[in-house]
Amino acid sequence: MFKELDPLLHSQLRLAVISILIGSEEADFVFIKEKTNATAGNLSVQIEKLREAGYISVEKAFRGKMPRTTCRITKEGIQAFEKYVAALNSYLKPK
Amino acid sequence: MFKELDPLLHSQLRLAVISILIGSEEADFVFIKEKTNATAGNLSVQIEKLREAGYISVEKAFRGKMPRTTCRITKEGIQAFEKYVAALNSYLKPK
DNA sequence: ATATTAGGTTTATTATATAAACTACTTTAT
DNA sequence: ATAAAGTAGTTTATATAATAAACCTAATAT
Repeated sequence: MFKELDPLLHSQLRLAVISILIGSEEADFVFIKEKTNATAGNLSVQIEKLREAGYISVEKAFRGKMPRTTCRITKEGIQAFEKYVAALNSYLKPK
Repeated sequence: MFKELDPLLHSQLRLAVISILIGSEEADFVFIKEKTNATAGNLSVQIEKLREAGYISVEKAFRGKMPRTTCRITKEGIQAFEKYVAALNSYLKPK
Protein backbone atom coordinates (compact mmCIF):
# COMPACT_ATOMS: atom_id res chain seq x y z
CA MET A 1 0.00 0.00 0.00
CA PHE A 2 2.58 2.60 1.09
CA LYS A 3 5.88 2.62 -0.73
CA GLU A 4 9.15 3.33 1.06
CA LEU A 5 10.29 6.95 0.98
CA ASP A 6 14.02 7.22 0.25
CA PRO A 7 15.32 8.71 3.52
CA LEU A 8 17.99 10.62 1.65
CA LEU A 9 15.38 12.59 -0.22
CA HIS A 10 12.79 12.74 2.54
CA SER A 11 14.48 15.70 4.15
CA GLN A 12 13.34 19.26 3.60
CA LEU A 13 16.75 20.69 2.76
CA ARG A 14 18.08 17.80 0.66
CA LEU A 15 14.81 17.71 -1.26
CA ALA A 16 15.07 21.43 -1.93
CA VAL A 17 18.63 21.01 -3.20
CA ILE A 18 17.58 18.25 -5.57
CA SER A 19 14.57 20.27 -6.64
CA ILE A 20 16.82 23.19 -7.61
CA LEU A 21 19.23 20.93 -9.48
CA ILE A 22 16.45 19.14 -11.34
CA GLY A 23 15.35 22.54 -12.59
CA SER A 24 18.73 23.99 -13.48
CA GLU A 25 21.24 21.13 -13.90
CA GLU A 26 23.92 23.31 -12.28
CA ALA A 27 23.98 25.54 -9.22
CA ASP A 28 26.65 26.76 -6.87
CA PHE A 29 26.77 26.63 -3.09
CA VAL A 30 25.91 30.25 -2.50
CA PHE A 31 22.98 30.20 -4.91
CA ILE A 32 21.51 27.11 -3.25
CA LYS A 33 22.09 28.60 0.18
CA GLU A 34 20.12 31.70 -0.76
CA LYS A 35 17.27 29.85 -2.44
CA THR A 36 16.83 27.47 0.48
CA ASN A 37 17.58 29.89 3.35
CA ALA A 38 19.78 27.22 4.85
CA THR A 39 22.78 27.91 7.03
CA ALA A 40 26.11 27.19 5.36
CA GLY A 41 26.97 24.42 7.81
CA ASN A 42 23.73 22.58 7.34
CA LEU A 43 23.94 22.93 3.57
CA SER A 44 27.54 21.70 3.54
CA VAL A 45 26.54 18.55 5.42
CA GLN A 46 23.50 17.81 3.28
CA ILE A 47 25.36 18.36 0.01
CA GLU A 48 28.01 15.93 1.18
CA LYS A 49 25.35 13.31 1.90
CA LEU A 50 23.83 13.70 -1.54
CA ARG A 51 27.28 13.47 -3.09
CA GLU A 52 28.15 10.33 -1.10
CA ALA A 53 24.94 8.74 -2.31
CA GLY A 54 25.88 9.57 -5.89
CA TYR A 55 22.81 11.75 -6.37
CA ILE A 56 24.83 14.84 -7.20
CA SER A 57 28.36 15.65 -8.31
CA VAL A 58 30.30 18.40 -6.64
CA GLU A 59 33.04 20.39 -8.29
CA LYS A 60 35.35 22.67 -6.40
CA ALA A 61 37.17 25.35 -8.32
CA PHE A 62 38.26 28.95 -8.04
CA ARG A 63 36.38 31.85 -9.52
CA GLY A 64 39.25 34.32 -9.62
CA LYS A 65 40.76 33.89 -6.18
CA MET A 66 37.62 32.84 -4.33
CA PRO A 67 36.63 29.21 -3.91
CA ARG A 68 33.46 28.05 -5.54
CA THR A 69 31.49 24.85 -5.24
CA THR A 70 29.26 23.82 -8.09
CA CYS A 71 26.67 21.05 -7.87
CA ARG A 72 25.06 19.04 -10.60
CA ILE A 73 22.49 16.30 -10.41
CA THR A 74 23.48 12.86 -11.70
CA LYS A 75 21.46 10.27 -13.60
CA GLU A 76 21.09 8.35 -10.33
CA GLY A 77 19.84 11.51 -8.67
CA ILE A 78 17.21 12.08 -11.30
CA GLN A 79 16.06 8.48 -11.04
CA ALA A 80 15.95 8.62 -7.25
CA PHE A 81 13.93 11.82 -7.37
CA GLU A 82 11.42 10.35 -9.81
CA LYS A 83 11.09 7.23 -7.69
CA TYR A 84 10.61 9.36 -4.58
CA VAL A 85 7.85 11.40 -6.20
CA ALA A 86 6.08 8.24 -7.30
CA ALA A 87 6.34 6.79 -3.78
CA LEU A 88 5.03 10.00 -2.25
CA ASN A 89 1.94 9.75 -4.39
CA SER A 90 0.96 6.58 -2.55
CA TYR A 91 0.60 8.78 0.53
CA LEU A 92 -0.92 11.83 -1.09
CA LYS A 93 -3.56 10.13 -3.17
CA PRO A 94 -4.90 7.43 -0.87
CA LYS A 95 -7.23 4.83 -2.32
CA MET B 1 10.38 29.76 -3.30
CA PHE B 2 10.22 26.67 -1.06
CA LYS B 3 7.43 26.54 1.49
CA GLU B 4 7.97 25.07 4.95
CA LEU B 5 7.07 21.40 5.32
CA ASP B 6 5.15 20.79 8.55
CA PRO B 7 7.60 18.55 10.44
CA LEU B 8 4.74 16.70 12.06
CA LEU B 9 3.56 15.46 8.70
CA HIS B 10 6.96 15.16 7.05
CA SER B 11 7.52 11.74 8.60
CA GLN B 12 6.89 8.53 6.72
CA LEU B 13 4.83 6.85 9.41
CA ARG B 14 2.82 9.88 10.54
CA LEU B 15 2.09 10.74 6.93
CA ALA B 16 0.88 7.20 6.32
CA VAL B 17 -1.40 7.40 9.36
CA ILE B 18 -2.91 10.65 8.16
CA SER B 19 -3.23 9.26 4.67
CA ILE B 20 -5.24 6.32 5.98
CA LEU B 21 -7.46 8.55 8.09
CA ILE B 22 -8.08 10.99 5.26
CA GLY B 23 -9.39 8.06 3.26
CA SER B 24 -11.48 6.36 5.91
CA GLU B 25 -12.29 8.90 8.66
CA GLU B 26 -11.92 6.15 11.25
CA ALA B 27 -9.38 3.40 11.83
CA ASP B 28 -8.19 1.45 14.82
CA PHE B 29 -4.66 0.89 16.06
CA VAL B 30 -4.33 -2.66 14.80
CA PHE B 31 -5.64 -1.79 11.35
CA ILE B 32 -3.21 1.10 10.99
CA LYS B 33 -0.38 -1.06 12.29
CA GLU B 34 -1.04 -3.67 9.61
CA LYS B 35 -1.46 -1.21 6.76
CA THR B 36 1.75 0.63 7.62
CA ASN B 37 3.88 -2.36 8.74
CA ALA B 38 4.93 -0.30 11.71
CA THR B 39 5.93 -1.73 15.05
CA ALA B 40 3.41 -1.13 17.82
CA GLY B 41 5.83 1.03 19.79
CA ASN B 42 6.65 3.29 16.92
CA LEU B 43 3.00 3.63 15.98
CA SER B 44 2.01 4.39 19.56
CA VAL B 45 4.53 7.24 19.72
CA GLN B 46 3.55 8.74 16.35
CA ILE B 47 -0.17 8.54 17.08
CA GLU B 48 0.41 10.36 20.34
CA LYS B 49 2.28 13.12 18.51
CA LEU B 50 -0.52 13.56 16.01
CA ARG B 51 -3.03 13.63 18.85
CA GLU B 52 -1.02 16.21 20.82
CA ALA B 53 -0.93 18.39 17.72
CA GLY B 54 -4.70 18.13 17.42
CA TYR B 55 -4.46 16.48 14.01
CA ILE B 56 -6.30 13.35 15.12
CA SER B 57 -8.58 12.32 17.94
CA VAL B 58 -8.02 9.09 19.78
CA GLU B 59 -10.71 7.10 21.53
CA LYS B 60 -9.99 4.22 23.86
CA ALA B 61 -12.76 1.75 24.50
CA PHE B 62 -13.36 -1.95 24.91
CA ARG B 63 -14.49 -4.27 22.19
CA GLY B 64 -15.81 -7.05 24.37
CA LYS B 65 -13.03 -7.47 26.89
CA MET B 66 -10.16 -6.35 24.72
CA PRO B 67 -8.97 -2.77 24.63
CA ARG B 68 -9.30 -0.92 21.37
CA THR B 69 -7.95 2.40 20.18
CA THR B 70 -9.77 4.21 17.42
CA CYS B 71 -8.36 7.18 15.56
CA ARG B 72 -10.12 9.85 13.57
CA ILE B 73 -8.77 12.81 11.70
CA THR B 74 -9.83 16.28 12.87
CA LYS B 75 -10.60 19.41 10.88
CA GLU B 76 -7.17 20.73 11.84
CA GLY B 77 -5.64 17.50 10.60
CA ILE B 78 -7.34 17.77 7.24
CA GLN B 79 -6.23 21.38 6.90
CA ALA B 80 -2.66 20.56 7.88
CA PHE B 81 -2.56 17.72 5.36
CA GLU B 82 -3.84 19.92 2.56
CA LYS B 83 -1.34 22.61 3.43
CA TYR B 84 1.44 20.04 3.52
CA VAL B 85 0.54 18.71 0.10
CA ALA B 86 0.50 22.22 -1.31
CA ALA B 87 3.90 22.95 0.22
CA LEU B 88 5.33 19.71 -1.13
CA ASN B 89 4.36 20.76 -4.61
CA SER B 90 6.80 23.64 -4.40
CA TYR B 91 9.53 20.98 -4.21
CA LEU B 92 8.12 18.50 -6.68
CA LYS B 93 7.23 20.90 -9.46
CA PRO B 94 10.16 23.29 -9.54
CA LYS B 95 9.88 26.38 -11.67
C1' DA C 1 47.38 46.72 10.65
C1' DT C 2 42.89 45.22 11.72
C1' DA C 3 38.12 44.54 10.79
C1' DT C 4 34.81 42.59 7.87
C1' DT C 5 33.12 39.65 4.30
C1' DA C 6 33.12 35.36 1.46
C1' DG C 7 32.97 30.60 1.22
C1' DG C 8 32.97 27.12 3.22
C1' DT C 9 34.13 22.72 6.96
C1' DT C 10 34.16 20.53 11.42
C1' DT C 11 32.32 19.65 15.71
C1' DA C 12 28.71 19.74 19.03
C1' DT C 13 23.89 19.88 20.29
C1' DT C 14 19.20 18.92 19.78
C1' DA C 15 15.48 16.50 17.92
C1' DT C 16 13.47 12.42 15.61
C1' DA C 17 12.55 7.90 14.34
C1' DT C 18 12.80 3.38 15.57
C1' DA C 19 13.32 -0.69 18.23
C1' DA C 20 13.51 -3.24 22.45
C1' DA C 21 11.62 -4.14 26.68
C1' DC C 22 7.84 -4.05 29.52
C1' DT C 23 2.75 -3.85 31.28
C1' DA C 24 -1.73 -5.57 31.65
C1' DC C 25 -4.91 -8.42 30.45
C1' DT C 26 -7.32 -12.50 27.71
C1' DT C 27 -7.58 -16.85 25.58
C1' DT C 28 -6.31 -21.48 25.06
C1' DA C 29 -4.12 -25.64 26.35
C1' DT C 30 -2.73 -29.03 30.11
C1' DA D 1 -5.97 -24.21 38.49
C1' DT D 2 -1.92 -23.08 36.28
C1' DA D 3 1.03 -22.23 32.53
C1' DA D 4 1.85 -20.78 27.89
C1' DA D 5 0.78 -17.95 24.24
C1' DG D 6 -1.64 -14.13 22.16
C1' DT D 7 -3.63 -9.18 22.02
C1' DA D 8 -3.17 -4.40 22.52
C1' DG D 9 -0.81 -1.42 23.52
C1' DT D 10 2.97 2.00 26.52
C1' DT D 11 7.45 3.27 28.20
C1' DT D 12 12.17 3.60 27.86
C1' DA D 13 16.46 3.36 25.45
C1' DT D 14 19.23 3.72 21.32
C1' DA D 15 20.58 5.03 16.84
C1' DT D 16 20.23 8.37 13.35
C1' DA D 17 19.39 12.80 11.51
C1' DA D 18 18.90 17.76 11.30
C1' DT D 19 20.53 21.90 12.78
C1' DA D 20 23.35 25.32 14.85
C1' DA D 21 27.61 27.01 16.67
C1' DA D 22 32.30 27.47 16.28
C1' DC D 23 36.04 27.48 13.49
C1' DC D 24 39.24 28.04 9.32
C1' DT D 25 41.43 30.33 5.31
C1' DA D 26 41.80 33.82 2.30
C1' DA D 27 40.22 38.25 0.27
C1' DT D 28 38.80 42.95 0.52
C1' DA D 29 37.90 47.32 2.65
C1' DT D 30 39.17 51.06 6.25
